[in-house]
Amino acid sequence: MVAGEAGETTEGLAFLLARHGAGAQMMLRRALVSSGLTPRHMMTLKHLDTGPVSQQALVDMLEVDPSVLVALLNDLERDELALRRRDPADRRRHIVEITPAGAGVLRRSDEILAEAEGELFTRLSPTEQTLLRDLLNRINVSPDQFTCTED
Amino acid sequence: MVAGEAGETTEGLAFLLARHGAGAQMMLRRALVSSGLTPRHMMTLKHLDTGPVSQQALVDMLEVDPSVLVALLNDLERDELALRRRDPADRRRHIVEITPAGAGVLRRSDEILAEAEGELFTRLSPTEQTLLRDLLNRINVSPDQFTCTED
DNA sequence: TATTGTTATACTCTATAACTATA
DNA sequence: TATAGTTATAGAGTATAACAATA
Repeated sequence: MVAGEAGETTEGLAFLLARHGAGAQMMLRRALVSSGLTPRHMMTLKHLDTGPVSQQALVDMLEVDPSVLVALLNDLERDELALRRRDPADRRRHIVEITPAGAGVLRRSDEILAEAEGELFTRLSPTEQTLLRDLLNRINVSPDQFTCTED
Repeated sequence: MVAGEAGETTEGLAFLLARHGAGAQMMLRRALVSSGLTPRHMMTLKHLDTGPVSQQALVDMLEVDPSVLVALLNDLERDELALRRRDPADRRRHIVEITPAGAGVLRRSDEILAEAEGELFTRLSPTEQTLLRDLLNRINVSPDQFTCTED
C-alpha cells in the first residue's frame, strides 16, 4: 500500500472480491431469468430437493428472514413448484416440499447454470477453479458478523 | 458434479463467489461505519484523490448511474470531504475535487480497511492472497453484460 | 408464555425518465 | 440538436414489528 504506482492504485482485495461477487450474482440472476427464478428461489428449490422440511428449517438453511421466506414460498407455490401442508404433529408448522414440476425446473436450471458458470470461469482451468473454491472457503466470512445491529 | 455425496450437495462456484462477495461487501460497510462512509463513498474519494475530475469521468470510473453519483457527491460535499466547482471552459461541467478533510478521512479509512481486510484474509498467506487476486481478475465479469435490459 | 408462520410497514438501493442550463 | 448534471418517481429487496394460530 505504501509503494503505489504513479497513476494507478491497486484495488483492495476485499473490494475486488465484493465487486466480482456482485458480478457473479448478476450473472446468476440473468441466467435464471428464462426459468422464472431468482437465485434465491433456486437455492430454496435446491434445499427442498433433499426432502420436505419446515419453514423454520429453511430459514436456517437459507439464512433469510422468515418474512422473506414466506414471499419466496408464495411465489413457488403459485407456480406449483413447491407446496406447503400442515404438520399433523404440530399444527403450527408447515411442511414444505418440492413438486415434480419444481424438481423439473430445478434440473433444467442446474443445466443452464452449469453452462453460465462455464462461461464465467472459462479462463480458469479445472484445477484453478478448485483452487479458487478452496481459497474462498478459507476467508473469514462471519467472524464478528453477530454484531450486526449497529455500532 | 455427477458424483455427489449422500446428503450434501456441492455449492456451485458462482453461488459461493456471490455469497462471499456479499460477505466482503458487508464487512467493508461495517468497517467504514466509524468513518461515516459507505464503500461507494470511499471509492469515490479514492478516485478523487488522484486529482480533480468531471462527474462524467467519475460516472465511468465508478460505473454508477449519473443520478447515483449526484447523491454520493451531495453527501461528500455536505460533509466537506469534496467540492464541486464549475468548469470555466465548459460551464455545463462540474469539476470535482477532494478537500484536505476528505483526504484525511480517506487516509484514516484506508487504515481501518487494511485492518479489516487483514482479519478477513488471516487464513490466507500473502502468496495465497495474491493468487486469489489473480484468479478473481481472470473471471469473466462482463462477457455479455451488455445484454442487460432483459431477454 | 413461547413458537410458527403471516402481514403490514418502512427504509434503502437502484433504474428511469423528465427537466435545466449550457454548448 | 446534443451534452452535463439534476430532480422526481417508481420498483425491487430487505428489515422490523405487530399479529393469529397453536403449543
